[in-house]
Amino acid sequence: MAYASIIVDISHEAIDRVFEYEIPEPIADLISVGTLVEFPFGNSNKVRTGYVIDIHEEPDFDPEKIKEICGVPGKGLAIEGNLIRLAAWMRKSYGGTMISALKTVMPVKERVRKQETKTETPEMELEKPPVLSLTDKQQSLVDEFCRDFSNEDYKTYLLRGITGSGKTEVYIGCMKQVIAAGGQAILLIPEIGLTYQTIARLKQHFQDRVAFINSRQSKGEKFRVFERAKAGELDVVVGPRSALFTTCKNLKLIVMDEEHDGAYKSDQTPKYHTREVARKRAELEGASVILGSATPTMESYTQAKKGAYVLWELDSRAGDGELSDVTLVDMRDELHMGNRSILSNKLSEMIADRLSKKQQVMLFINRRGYHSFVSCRECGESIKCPRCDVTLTLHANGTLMCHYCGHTERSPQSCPKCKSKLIGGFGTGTEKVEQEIKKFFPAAKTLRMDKDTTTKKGDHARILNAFMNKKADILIGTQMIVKGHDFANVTLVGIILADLSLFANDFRSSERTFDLLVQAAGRAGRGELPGDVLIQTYQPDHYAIAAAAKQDYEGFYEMEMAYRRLLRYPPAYQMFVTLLVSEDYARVKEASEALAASLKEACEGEKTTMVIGPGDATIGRINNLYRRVIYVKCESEERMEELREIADAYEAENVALQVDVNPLLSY
DNA sequence: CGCGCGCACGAC
DNA sequence: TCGTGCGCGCGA
Repeated sequence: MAYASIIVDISHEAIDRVFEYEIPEPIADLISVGTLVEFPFGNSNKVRTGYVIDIHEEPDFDPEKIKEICGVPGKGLAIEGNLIRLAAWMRKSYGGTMISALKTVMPVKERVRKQETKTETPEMELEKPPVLSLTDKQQSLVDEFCRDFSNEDYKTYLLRGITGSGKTEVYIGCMKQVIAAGGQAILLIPEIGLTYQTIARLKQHFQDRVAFINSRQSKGEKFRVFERAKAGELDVVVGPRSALFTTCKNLKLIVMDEEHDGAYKSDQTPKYHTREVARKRAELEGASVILGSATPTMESYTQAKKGAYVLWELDSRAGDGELSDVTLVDMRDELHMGNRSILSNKLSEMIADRLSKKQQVMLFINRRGYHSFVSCRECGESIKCPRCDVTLTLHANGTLMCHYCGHTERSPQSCPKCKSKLIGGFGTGTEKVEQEIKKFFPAAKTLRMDKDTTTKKGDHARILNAFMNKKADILIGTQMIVKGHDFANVTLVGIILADLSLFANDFRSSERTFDLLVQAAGRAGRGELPGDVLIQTYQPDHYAIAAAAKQDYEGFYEMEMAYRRLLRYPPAYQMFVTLLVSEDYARVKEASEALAASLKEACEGEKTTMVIGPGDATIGRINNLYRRVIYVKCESEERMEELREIADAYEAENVALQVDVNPLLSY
């Protein structure tokens, strides 16, 4: 006898749990996960509807009390049905519970307050006949999309286009085709990737038929957007990764802008990747997918090379804009010449030149703080966080801060171990750069943008607007400043130390470095004035840095892929990591060893499967919690799913466990 | 959410 | 003693 787990279609917390019903034999063929079904509910046996989220053979509840499903309304199809199916797929692919997958996919399953709609987007002055003017190349891509789309051939397209090549025009062109045919589109953007210009352009083309979702909106506001999309009142929904789960009446296209961006990976269970889930949703709905980036992920480009995705390329800037000149500066030479500053002579000269011309400069360094660590020159001891296995970062105000748990303390005057006075800071961060700039260019006005200067809501926009309005000459920041936002008056981008992100020492650090450098370089020369990019590095020969300087994506891809193949990392291989966390080191050690043993046993004799570990995580302790990791690599997705289920099912007292499939960062 | 059970109070 | 009115708890 088959039984179904059902969630009742009532938006109320009290009823937001699973009920078990029997599936009558005659209608068993009509029922699968995601099907909308009818069943008697409550004391009165009033017929209600709900969604099947699981089917199993053995009842989990007292069989005496289990009632029968009475029917399948319509064809059991509902807009939410595909989302339930998507949740089931996410659970299978990423682990965790069905409930956590459902919560991800249907985020507003709670009381919905009736509230007056606030003005969502400020009204803008818009041109009335909005004509989309496309270059020949852009038009040919849109035409290709149209041909496939009208043949109901729903593909995934990877649009590789350099900064400023007009990817957005291609998105809009394809969206218009879809809408003309009665379909809807979702445009996914990384967390803060949406610029004022983009909003204005989308508003121009789609007027009140486009809605924007952002993370500051309340659940109620998001819910209203979902309701309007469900009713077919919207053609386009724009938002971060959660917008992928918009209930659409007739979804026909999912566009994922800046597909390389790490914000597309969820940091909560299920740790899904938006690109993979978008592809699955498109498959369930019968929709196309367009992925866009200047620096596609190794994953996507590999798919495109295999022919699984259609590769589209835009390799020139759309307007008159020229790509910037990129120069590498070998900081070892500077040291030999006696320049011990963090600014090379060349960079200093160029900054002085731009200041004299009243043009603006962006300086990028991938670390905040003043000195990245403080250590003793006498005994070599460095000052560590009492709660984490990391060194403390010195900030300009004299405090030492842990960037993992937030612990702060005063910087000591002498070494806590040997009492030597010879202690000092090493390594550079945004605050140190700002101070150096003030020292060399006292007249220049600077703005700093990093996690420390953007604690409040609106700080972000305030700093960027101030820079846009030329309230400062130099903007210094972490990767926050490289995303989106074009500043027409910026003619110089300086990367203070390109090597920093290589030190992360995980298998994606070269890719991240390459992305970051190419994106940062793309910030220069966005207006009418040509731009220069200067990359300072101690490793000018490293392939990620050399390729970024030449803006050579293809060359980088080949080198990086050879490395991934050699060491069997994704996308050449499948991989998942299990992180075990406990306040008790002995327990977590024992648990990780037990789990690793059962994983090794499960794949004994399999030549292409590897269980690596257990071992301490890269940062073995954060916030006084000990962290152990086990890595599993294998050839097929199916095998990985099976092994992941083993890890997922493992339980040990006082040990928290999480599984991350094809992780973005090392643990 | 929506139903019905059960308790409480009022009318006969 | 029976009828109704409302509040709470539960639903497989």
